[in-house]
Amino acid sequence: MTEAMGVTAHTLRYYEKIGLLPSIERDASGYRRYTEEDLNWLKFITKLRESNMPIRDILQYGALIKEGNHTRAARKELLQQHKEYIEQQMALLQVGLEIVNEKIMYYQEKEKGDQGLCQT
Amino acid sequence: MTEAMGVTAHTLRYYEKIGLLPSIERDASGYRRYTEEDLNWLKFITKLRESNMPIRDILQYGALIKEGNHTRAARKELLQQHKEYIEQQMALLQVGLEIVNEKIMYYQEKEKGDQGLCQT
DNA sequence: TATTGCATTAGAGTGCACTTCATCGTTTAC
DNA sequence: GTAAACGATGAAGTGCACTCTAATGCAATA
Repeated sequence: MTEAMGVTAHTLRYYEKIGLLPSIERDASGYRRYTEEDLNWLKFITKLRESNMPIRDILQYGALIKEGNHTRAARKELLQQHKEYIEQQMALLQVGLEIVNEKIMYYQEKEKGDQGLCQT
Repeated sequence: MTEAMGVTAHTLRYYEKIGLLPSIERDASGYRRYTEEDLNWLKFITKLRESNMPIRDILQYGALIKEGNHTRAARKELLQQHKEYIEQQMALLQVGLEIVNEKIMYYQEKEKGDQGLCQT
């Protein structure tokens, strides 16, 4: 039930413990009740994590938000750095993709060659 | 001198130890002498690593090569799986990039707003 | 009522890919 | 000749992000 967001219950508790999520409200029997706001924040940080933003950076981003509006420039800076990181990653992946594609094509050629021999 | 390939000397020794590189020839005083072939393989696996192919998969790929031509289909399969992985990663990064861009634009709007107020 | 199954906790463990340490030998520049 | 700079070694350490364990509690179903 808890882990419908693409993260396990364990991970949710871990995030809460390290402060990536705020202290989540509990119901009468001590179970966590995530508010809409919690879920939105979770969704957001999940996307950041999926793009490999380190937890410590997300923590810092959250801390800046808590500090108030005068930290907006710093927040923007943080995101801009992550943007650059993403772009670099994509470039590296692109190179990898090209190399892998080349090799796959090479093996495909070989297959064709083999078949040619068999048919002769 | 050794680490002109974008990896440290330490990493080279580590790769050799775990079998990602073959046993490298030594000169008279025990220093490693990398052949052209070694360097080509290193270049290749570096690109695979930069696209986040796990070391264990690269090890397996190398093992398949050693086994001979009858493993070509398996090698192709391995690369195809990695290709899919890369494509998924790129998609996730793309989503992250869009979200980060949105936020950056939001902060940029805020800045403009602030400036507007100051000038009034 | 008994069982099944999800919830809770603190803390330890995992897996990956290096990275550093301590100690030693070799080469090179002055 | 000597010191800096690089190369060697095995073993231990690091950092990240979970992930699992063990023990226990609550809730819904047969």
